[in-house]
Amino acid sequence: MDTIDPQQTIFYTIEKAIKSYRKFAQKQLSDVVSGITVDQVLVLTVIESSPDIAQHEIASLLFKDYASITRMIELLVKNEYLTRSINETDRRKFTLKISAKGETTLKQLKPIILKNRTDALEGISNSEVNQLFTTLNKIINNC
Amino acid sequence: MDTIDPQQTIFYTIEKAIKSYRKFAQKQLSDVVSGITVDQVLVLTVIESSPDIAQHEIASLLFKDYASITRMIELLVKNEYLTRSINETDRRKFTLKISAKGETTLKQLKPIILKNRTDALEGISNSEVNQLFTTLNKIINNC
DNA sequence: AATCAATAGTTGATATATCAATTAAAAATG
DNA sequence: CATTTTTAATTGATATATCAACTATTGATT
Repeated sequence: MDTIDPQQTIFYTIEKAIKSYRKFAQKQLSDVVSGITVDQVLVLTVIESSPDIAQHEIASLLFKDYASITRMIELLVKNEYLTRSINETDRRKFTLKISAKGETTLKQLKPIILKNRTDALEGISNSEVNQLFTTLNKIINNC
Repeated sequence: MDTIDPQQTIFYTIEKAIKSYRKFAQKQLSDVVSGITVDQVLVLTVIESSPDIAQHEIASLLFKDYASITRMIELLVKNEYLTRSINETDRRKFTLKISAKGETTLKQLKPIILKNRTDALEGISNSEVNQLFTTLNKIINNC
């Protein structure tokens, strides 16, 4: 039979790996702060380290659509992790500021995020991780 | 500054790789059949190679939620790629059948899918791919 | 300065993800 | 065999993904 089942392909395993990691990370985050998603935390961390970043830059950094970022920021503002105000030097843009609640939440979650990363890589050597980087980047360039 | 930006982590690169591949694959599929998604094709191929498969088994195979599969199947039926009827031996289940249109579509798309996979892996040796499998499986087991 | 092109972001429509609650049927148990 | 538990799938609510069409503002061109 000429099936083309995905299960044996490397893309299947890549997908499984990232989904496993995301589920694992979400679970750990939810144990500490309820009602926040991995993606929302990612947006917050990006804004924290680049306070003047534009929404479309956040989108590119996180491989997301502009529309998704618009809606995620709306939600973060609604949930009071973030404030948004018009940028007076370029009125097409917005100034995003992490609120006190946002700061507190980030402070709480940072150790969890770092632990998630080390836990997920337990028993994997640095050179193995580097090899992973190399091969994945080849795939990225091919696509 | 103690930022915890994701950009340097391997998880970021894993995510970038699978998203790049998915976008690439979607583009190639859309050139041949408009209005079908990569995920819908994955569901069809799984049903094709295991005609008696239950919806929850499809979900596990594709790392999806039961609810997602329910809705994807609804759509596939609505778009006439699939028919669904009650399984008389176990009335909780459904019998899923790929329609003529579904068969034709699969036949058209198979060569594209296979080409996508080889194109995305161009310049990557078998041993490199095997190493990728090994390392990703370690991550999966850690999570 | 008026026109046109590019940039930043939003909105609508549709697909998928995830969780929790629910229904229906089947299987297990006393 | 009546009751309970498990299994299969659905539904509702909310979050995110993606594409296309759109608005507002800025920048470039003549």
